[in-house]
Amino acid sequence: MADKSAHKAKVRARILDEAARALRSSGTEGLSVSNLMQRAGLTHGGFYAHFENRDDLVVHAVDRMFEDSTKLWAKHLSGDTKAPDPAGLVDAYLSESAMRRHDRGCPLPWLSGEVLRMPPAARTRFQSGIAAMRAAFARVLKASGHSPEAAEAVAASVVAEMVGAMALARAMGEGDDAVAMLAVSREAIKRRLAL
Amino acid sequence: MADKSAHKAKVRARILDEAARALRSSGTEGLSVSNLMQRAGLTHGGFYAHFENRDDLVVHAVDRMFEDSTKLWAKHLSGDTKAPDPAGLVDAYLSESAMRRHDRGCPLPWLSGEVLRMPPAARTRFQSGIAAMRAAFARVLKASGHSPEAAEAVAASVVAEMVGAMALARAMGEGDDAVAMLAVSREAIKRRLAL
DNA sequence: TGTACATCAGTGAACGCGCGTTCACTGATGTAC
DNA sequence: TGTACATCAGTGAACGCGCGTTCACTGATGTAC
Repeated sequence: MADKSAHKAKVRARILDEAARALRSSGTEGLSVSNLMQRAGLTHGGFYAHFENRDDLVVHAVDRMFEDSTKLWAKHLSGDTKAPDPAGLVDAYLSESAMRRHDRGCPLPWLSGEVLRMPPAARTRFQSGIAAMRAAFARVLKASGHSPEAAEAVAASVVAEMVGAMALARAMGEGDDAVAMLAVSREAIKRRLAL
Repeated sequence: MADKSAHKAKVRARILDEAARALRSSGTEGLSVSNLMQRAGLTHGGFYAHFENRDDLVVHAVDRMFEDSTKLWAKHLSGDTKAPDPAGLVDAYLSESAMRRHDRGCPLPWLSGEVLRMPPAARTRFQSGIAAMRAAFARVLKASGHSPEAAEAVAASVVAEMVGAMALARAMGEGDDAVAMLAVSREAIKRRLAL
C-alpha cells in the first residue's frame, strides 16, 4: 500500500514536471493531455487517475512552476546561511543562461499575458506568486535601510523590469541585442537597489 | 472595379481589426478563423479571399496591433507640433484605463510570451516593434541632453519596465494593488527619465 | 507459507466537438460592344 | 441605352484531424486468513 501510493506520487510529480515544461514552451492552450502523458511515458487514459481534468492539471503545474521561482528568491534573499544578495538575484534572474533555459525558471515572462484566460485557481497562484516576489525583495530592502514605503516601491518597480526585460529579451530572439538588453536592465536595476 | 476593390479593402481592414482584438483577449492559438469571420459579419469560407491561411492573418494582425502602439509613441515623442513629452507617454501607457482596455493598445504585455511560437514573419514584426519603441525613446533622450550610450540604456530599461508593469498589473487582476503597481512604475520610470 | 480476493494505476478504443482548409456554387458588380 | 458576358467576394457543406473525456478492461501489488 505504502509502495503503491509512493509510486503514484512519483508518477504524478513526473507528469507535473513535464506539464510545467510544456506550459513554458507551448502555453496554457498549447498543452495537450495526450502529448503530455506520452512525454511522461504513459497513455492518455491514465491521466484521470492523477487529475480531475485538464484545468486541475494547469493549476497544479502553475504551482510547480513557481517552486523554481521561489527557490531562486529564497537562495539569494533568505538570510539563513549568508547575507541576502539582491544584486546576485538580479544577475541570476536576468542571466543569459536563464534566458536560454526554456524548461525551467520563473513563469511570469512566459505566461503573464495568458493569466486572464487561465482557470481561476491558477490565476490566484499567479497573484500570490507575484506578491511573494515583491514581498521578498521589499523585506531585504527594508532590512538594508530603505524606508518601508521606498522598499515596497523599489521592489515593485524592480520586479516589473525583471519580468519585462526577460520577456522582451526572449521575444527579441535571444541574439546579441537580447543579451545586451539583459545587461542594460541588470545594471539599471542594481543601481536602483543601492541606497 | 475601383468600388469593388475599395469594398474588399474595407472588409479586410474589418477582419484585421477583429483579429487584433481577438489576439489580445484570446492569444495566438485562441483565435479561430470561423469565430473571427462571424465577428466580422461573414462566414468562414470567405476568409480565404482575404488571406492565404491562418498564419498569414496572424502576421498582418500583429502589424495592425503595432499601429496602435506606434500612434501613441508618435503622439508623445514626435516633435512636429509640440515638444516631445516622454513623461506623458509613460503616464498614458501605464494608465489605469490602458490597463483595462483589452481591445486596443500595445501588444507586448499581452503577447510577449507567445512570440516564440508565432509564425516567423510575425516574430519579425515583434522584433521591429520593440526596436522602434526603444529607438523613439532613445532619440528623445539624446535630444534632451543624455549621452548616446546613456540614452540607449535608459530607453531599454524604461521600455522593459513599462511592458513588465502592464503585464503584471493585468495578471494581478486589475484591482487596487494593480493600480498601485502602475503608479509606482510610472514614478520610478519618470525619475529615471530626468537627467 | 500458500491461496483467494480486493484494489487501483494504467491501457486503448470510442465518443462528440471545434478546428483549418477546400470547393462547387451564387449573385451582385464591372466591362465590352 | 441595353444586352451579354466575365469577375470574384462571399456562402455553406464537407473533409480529415487532434482535442478532452469516458469507460470496460488488464494485470501487478497489497491484504486477509
